[in-house]
Amino acid sequence: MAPLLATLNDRIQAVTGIDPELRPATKPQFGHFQTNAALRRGAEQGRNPRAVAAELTAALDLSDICEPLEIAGPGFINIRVRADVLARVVTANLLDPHSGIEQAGQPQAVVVDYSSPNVAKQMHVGHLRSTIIGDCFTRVLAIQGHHVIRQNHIGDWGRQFGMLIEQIRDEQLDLDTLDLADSEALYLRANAHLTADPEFADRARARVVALQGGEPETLAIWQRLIEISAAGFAATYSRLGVLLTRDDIAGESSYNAMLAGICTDLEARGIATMDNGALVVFVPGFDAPAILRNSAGGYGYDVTDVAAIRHRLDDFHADRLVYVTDARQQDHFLKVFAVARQAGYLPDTVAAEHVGFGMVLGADGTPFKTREGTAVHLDDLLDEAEATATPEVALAAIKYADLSNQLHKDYVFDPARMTKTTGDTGPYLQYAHARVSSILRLAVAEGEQLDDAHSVVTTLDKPEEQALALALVRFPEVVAEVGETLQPHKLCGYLYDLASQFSGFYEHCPVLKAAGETRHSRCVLGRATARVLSTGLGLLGIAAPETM
RNA sequence: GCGCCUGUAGCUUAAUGGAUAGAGCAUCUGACUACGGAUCAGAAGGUUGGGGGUUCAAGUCCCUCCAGGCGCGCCA
Repeated sequence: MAPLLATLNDRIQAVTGIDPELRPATKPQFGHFQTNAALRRGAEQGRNPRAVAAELTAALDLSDICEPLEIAGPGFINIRVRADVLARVVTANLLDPHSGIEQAGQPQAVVVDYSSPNVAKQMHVGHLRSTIIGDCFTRVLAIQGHHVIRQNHIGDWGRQFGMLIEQIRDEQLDLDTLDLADSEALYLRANAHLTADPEFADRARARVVALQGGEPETLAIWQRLIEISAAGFAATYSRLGVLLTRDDIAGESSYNAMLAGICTDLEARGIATMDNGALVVFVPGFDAPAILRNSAGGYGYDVTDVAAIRHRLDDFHADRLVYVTDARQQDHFLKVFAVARQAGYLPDTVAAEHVGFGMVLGADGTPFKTREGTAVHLDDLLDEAEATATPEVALAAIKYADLSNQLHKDYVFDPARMTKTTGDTGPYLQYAHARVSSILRLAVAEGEQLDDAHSVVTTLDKPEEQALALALVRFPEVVAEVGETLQPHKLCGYLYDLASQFSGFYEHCPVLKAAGETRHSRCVLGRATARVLSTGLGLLGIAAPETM
């Protein structure tokens, strides 16, 4: 089913021939939706916009959906949806298995690349953003009917493994007893050792060569380190309640076998050129080229990400690629996309989007960096939040705090702010859900029939009922917008507004004390509210408990 | 030096070029002893960093300046 907004928009465009750019009214007294088409057309034609508005409204017959159209101010056309239509749509969405969310006519294969922690390091709060943002994307895209492929591009390859493996050998560590926290400590010891001891640094370099050469013992230790980290990541993902699993891991190393071939291919076709001993691709708009192979013959992350694109198109037949990393990597991905397009690996029909999010800053406003002893691990933040709330509520607070503002903005890491449970927060939304669930529970206990066969919204007499219904019918359009623009804060803002409308309804429209048809209709309105809140929170990766 | 991002109330923030810039927190005042007070109603709090420009209309677009952050060839 098409969202109500889209239906109205299409209807108006069909008659007037112009896109009305219908949008929600800015204030209740302006109705439900508004268009400024008359203002734009009036300006184009040098005519009085109010006269144009009168002409347009006279030509439009929307009486099956709307109250009579109103012209206001300089020429706005205000639209109010009929209460019986709102009631009908609320009911239809409630009974729809997809809650009214429009299903993709042509489902896409969408690869979402997110989380991407580094082996032998615990995830810290910086990884939180990528993980929960990407998790939200996969949920939204999936509910729209797309085929979502999660990819966790972990850092499982590189020079750091030389020092890690040497340090393990020096200390004769038993890898069977090592966990992720231990390997992070090991990382720090190895790093200190590296800077202090040139002889160790030499051995570390040699160990990198051994790893790249596939020397069996080295390879075995490397593999064990990855397994230890993967187990640690899995534990954190489980605690966070995100969808990533072990099967979604496709680390950098998984592309090693493709790298030489890509270099050969691009060089043979003249796309890549040798420059100062490195094999590079110059990309318009960037001074520095993408470096496929460095002058020492090593492969870097540019070519690895090009290989990942090939894999995702050749093997997953992706229609859309989404990357969720911090904003600092934007140039890197734009270059990689450009190289892949030049090479023909990435056709123009496949969208590639880098969703860059802002950095997490320290309390002093400087970039939050992992420093020895000062890194705030994800688990520490979760522990702090759970000190004053249940895990469900604590997670809601943290996730909502991260998703509810624009992604590209930096924010200061502040546990007190991120774990708040009052006001515009995740727990507030959960609370609204719990309250409406409580009403439904009591109603059912008193014999109210609220199964699908009996759920019909029949009356929306009071303004608060209508306002709530209007908020409910907007859900599908908001989900569609988030799926397209990848802006979770739009969904957060919508759900907060919905919860606010529910509060107004809750204050002014008694449900259990009402009688007959009004009581039943309000119960169903409550059921629809619970459905949208729980579904919407679900898309944010937040649980919607019935009691809290 | 080049490029990208940010600047909105004390703090955190919203706003597809549209009507009186909308919320939350904190502050102040209230809510039939409550269909759950993690709530609700109200008050106060804004020259949207400064200055130009485009437009019927600018927080939003253009120019410029200021402040802060990030990125700029062989780390990932």
